[in-house]
Amino acid sequence: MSDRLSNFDWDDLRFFLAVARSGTLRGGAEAIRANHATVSRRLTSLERGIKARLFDRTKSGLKLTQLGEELLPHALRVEDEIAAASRFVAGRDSHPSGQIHVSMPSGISHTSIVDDFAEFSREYEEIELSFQVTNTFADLARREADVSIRYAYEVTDDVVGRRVLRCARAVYCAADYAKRINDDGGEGLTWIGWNEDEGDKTAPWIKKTPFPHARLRHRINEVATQVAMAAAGMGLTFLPCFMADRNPGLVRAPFQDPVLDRSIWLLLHNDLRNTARIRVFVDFLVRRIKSRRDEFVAGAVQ
Amino acid sequence: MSDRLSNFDWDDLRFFLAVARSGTLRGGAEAIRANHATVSRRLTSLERGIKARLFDRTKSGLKLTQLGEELLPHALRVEDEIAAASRFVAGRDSHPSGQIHVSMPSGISHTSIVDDFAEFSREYEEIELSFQVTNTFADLARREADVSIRYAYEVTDDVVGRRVLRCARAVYCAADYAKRINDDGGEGLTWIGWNEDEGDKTAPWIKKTPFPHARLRHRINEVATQVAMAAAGMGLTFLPCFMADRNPGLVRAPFQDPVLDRSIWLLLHNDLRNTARIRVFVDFLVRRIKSRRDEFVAGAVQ
DNA sequence: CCATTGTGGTTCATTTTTGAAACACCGAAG
DNA sequence: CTTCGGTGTTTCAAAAATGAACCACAATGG
Repeated sequence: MSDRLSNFDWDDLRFFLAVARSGTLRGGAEAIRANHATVSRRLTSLERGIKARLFDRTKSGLKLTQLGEELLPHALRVEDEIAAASRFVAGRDSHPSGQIHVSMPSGISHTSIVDDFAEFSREYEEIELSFQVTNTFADLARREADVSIRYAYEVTDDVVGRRVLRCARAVYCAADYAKRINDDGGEGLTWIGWNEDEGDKTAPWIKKTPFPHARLRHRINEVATQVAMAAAGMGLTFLPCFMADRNPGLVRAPFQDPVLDRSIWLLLHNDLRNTARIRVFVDFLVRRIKSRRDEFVAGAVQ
Repeated sequence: MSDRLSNFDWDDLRFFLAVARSGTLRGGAEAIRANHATVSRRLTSLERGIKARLFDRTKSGLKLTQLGEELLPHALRVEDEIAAASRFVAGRDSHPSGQIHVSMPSGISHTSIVDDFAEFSREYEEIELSFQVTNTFADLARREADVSIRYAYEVTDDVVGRRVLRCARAVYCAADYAKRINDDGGEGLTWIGWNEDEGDKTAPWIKKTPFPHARLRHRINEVATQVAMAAAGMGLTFLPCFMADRNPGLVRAPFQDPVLDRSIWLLLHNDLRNTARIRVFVDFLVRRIKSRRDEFVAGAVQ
């Protein structure tokens, strides 16, 4: 029965073919990206399995025996079927189509990532991207979105996530403001803080910044507004570099370098992992973002 | 080019198939004689290679994803080619020795043909016969059997077949039952029909029998049981003569003669045509069966 | 309700496979 | 003749794959 099928390693046929084609162990090994010693051993194992020689091993290479010669067409047909299967899995998503619901924080809207969206949209005509901008994690399990782009330190375990890049942040302010810092030496500076930092006006984290004496004066829970406030000269504020560097009204405050911040995450629902359009989208995004690594890392020590 | 081919371990397809068939890791592992942990890892590796899930892993087993479902036919074709190659290397022997896997329907188990098996076994000590009794056609292409004995009107073209004999069938019943027919003149008779004759209680074929008014009351899909039921006096039933005549509990019902039925076929895979042991076996069987022609034809007009 | 069975997942010691290097050999070219 | 570049083979440490023993969980059947 299937004993005889299972009996040998199908992969050995791949080695057999490689050697049959090249005529030498080393040639076959190279084609298959393996060591020629390995190839030799696999052939030996195959021959032992069928209890017959497939090659005559000479000092000038390997030559097919008659049996090997007769086995060759069979092996070729196997390879054809493998190739067909391979083509299938490779080509399954050549023309993906459908909708993708993307959830993301508003901060992303003002970064180069939207250019990636545009590029993706041009490349895949049949895919419709729709965006839901929210600062809370979309509930993927409930299918509020197919893909969620998040900027966070960690994500919970119950989602399928890919950490794209660990990013950097720095203190930003308006150009005029930066000039004032240099001139005044830091008198009367103010912070624009994040909303969650409720409480007193000198939040603990301020102590660890390059401007520990600046006063926490404004709070905001929306990045776009935060950027606008800083650009309007209302104070210092921490911003991810890849968000702030794009804004011509902002400069990095002096006396500091970018430090590690959160990561960009691409989260998706488990059921959608192998959906062609989702995979294509996620892969595309990850590739594009990583290719602009410097923009996100901004020289912060990883 | 061959990058994609070499990219993954061909042997992984074997694991894929085993699990696709059994539906569980452990089942697949057993079929392939490996550990279920290994099977799981090979699948994972395969899935990682093609960057997509092939199975949904649930607590109750593994279920093919759509992609897996679509990959399956490719994998089956690969397996077929492997089987062909395997058959080739296995069949190269010239002395009649080795194993022969015979597939046959259960009905054959109760005929004189098993005596032929016994005789063959005595005559060829070195050949091991193993039987797989199934009422579906064994998949010869996939090497589920070397030789398949079938009882059918025709066979599909994709196998090499020899029609041994056109056989006859007749209506059988228990001896007592036959007596009742003669006495009562056919009142309250019942049919034991084949399972596939789903539907109403007076199937069309009954009209063409010598007992058109008997009621279809029992259905069965296993010949041995069918015979037992008839022998127990549960009704009339059509049976191939060479199966029924051997049973002392059955007699041919009155008012009828045997009519033409299906043929006995010996099917084998093309690659095995010239394998010594297979040839010997098939020739032996054909010769023996034909020598007892009357037993099978039972006087039906050919 | 709990015990049982069967599922996939995980861990870890063990086995197997692998690759790099050294080896022995051959044939052709200098 | 030697040299050189090419064989296949052998060796051995490192890496990878494997299997046994668990685990947690879900369904099943008393």
